[in-house]
Amino acid sequence: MTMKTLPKSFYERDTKKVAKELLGRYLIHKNKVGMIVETEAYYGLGDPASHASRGMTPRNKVMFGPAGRSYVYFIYGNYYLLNAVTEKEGKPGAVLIRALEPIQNIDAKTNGPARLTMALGITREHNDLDLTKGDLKITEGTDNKFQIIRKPRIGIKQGAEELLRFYIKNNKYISKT
DNA sequence: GCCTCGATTGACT
DNA sequence: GTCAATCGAGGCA
Repeated sequence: MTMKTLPKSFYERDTKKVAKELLGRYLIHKNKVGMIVETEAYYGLGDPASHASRGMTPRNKVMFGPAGRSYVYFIYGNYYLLNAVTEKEGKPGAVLIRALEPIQNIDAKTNGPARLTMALGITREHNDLDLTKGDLKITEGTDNKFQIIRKPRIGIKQGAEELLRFYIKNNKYISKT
């Protein structure tokens, strides 16, 4: 599938705006393609739910780096979650990809942040990669005519009051709550 | 160095 | 509805 990737400048903006505008885009890993239908925004200081809320650590340092790269981390002893790094270098931010609608070569379920990484074969080896080119990338989508719903983020204990979760209304692949 | 608990999922009452 | 699995990051209770 030949489609233009989103440039670094797309990601180098406010995290919430990037999260919203990633909806409808295509996430591509090698020959597998899925449309992003659900995202969440994570900031740094001032966002208690973010890994970066207490400053830089070996794990979260990619969130402080340049925009447009991948942030993949291991959680609950079982799962990998995929984020796209946002904001200018030095300022932490990332968008968690929570659900995909399968487009090409995807068999497994993609209606959850850990399910989609399993379906696409994403692991810790895919941390800190350039999403504007290479095997793992995000491209412009095709459909812009959908309604976006804003809700509180899922699965966190602090910082759950802000509406930082975004998804495409009526899409069948939204994660279960 | 130790120990708690997580940006989840799937199995079970 | 409730809860165990499973392991590594990171805070230090």
